[in-house]
Amino acid sequence: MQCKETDDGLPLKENDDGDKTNWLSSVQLWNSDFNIVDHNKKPNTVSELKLQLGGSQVATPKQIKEVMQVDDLTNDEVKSHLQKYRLHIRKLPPSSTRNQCSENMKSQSGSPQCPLTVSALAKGMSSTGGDSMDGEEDEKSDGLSWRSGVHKPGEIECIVR
DNA sequence: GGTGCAATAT
DNA sequence: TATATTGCAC
Repeated sequence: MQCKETDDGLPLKENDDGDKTNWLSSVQLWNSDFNIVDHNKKPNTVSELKLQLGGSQVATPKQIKEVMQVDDLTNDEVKSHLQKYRLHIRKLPPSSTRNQCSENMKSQSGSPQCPLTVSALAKGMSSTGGDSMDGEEDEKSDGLSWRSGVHKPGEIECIVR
């Protein structure tokens, strides 16, 4: 397993209130989550955040706003951004987004992101070939289970090799 | 009223 | 294209 253990490498962003542009900076960058971890952040503040909200997939705009302690934002705003966030997370599941996929997959076309192939491979591509996206694992991946504390049994993590 | 999705506008 | 805003349905 030369794969990285976790996925997101939250760079930690200081979320200060101000204009939406500011808070957006945190979310827009897909830091994985709103790292509004202020005060003495513990080793797993982000995880807590995720547990707190139950995952971006089930987090409610209002709660997010509350947690973010931003009163400049409205539910609609958070809602919209949350939508975007979900979309991205749903399509490009966080995982071993390591290198290797660049030079390797170069043969195809310009398909970066190997997680896609990986997912399809791992899943065996359902039957109808398509990339119908089962959404099952994807959702679970960053939805309920998430890797907050315990590791999931068998996931499409390091099958990239 | 709140939330999710989709369409639309910038 | 991506992001923001708005509308509509649940």
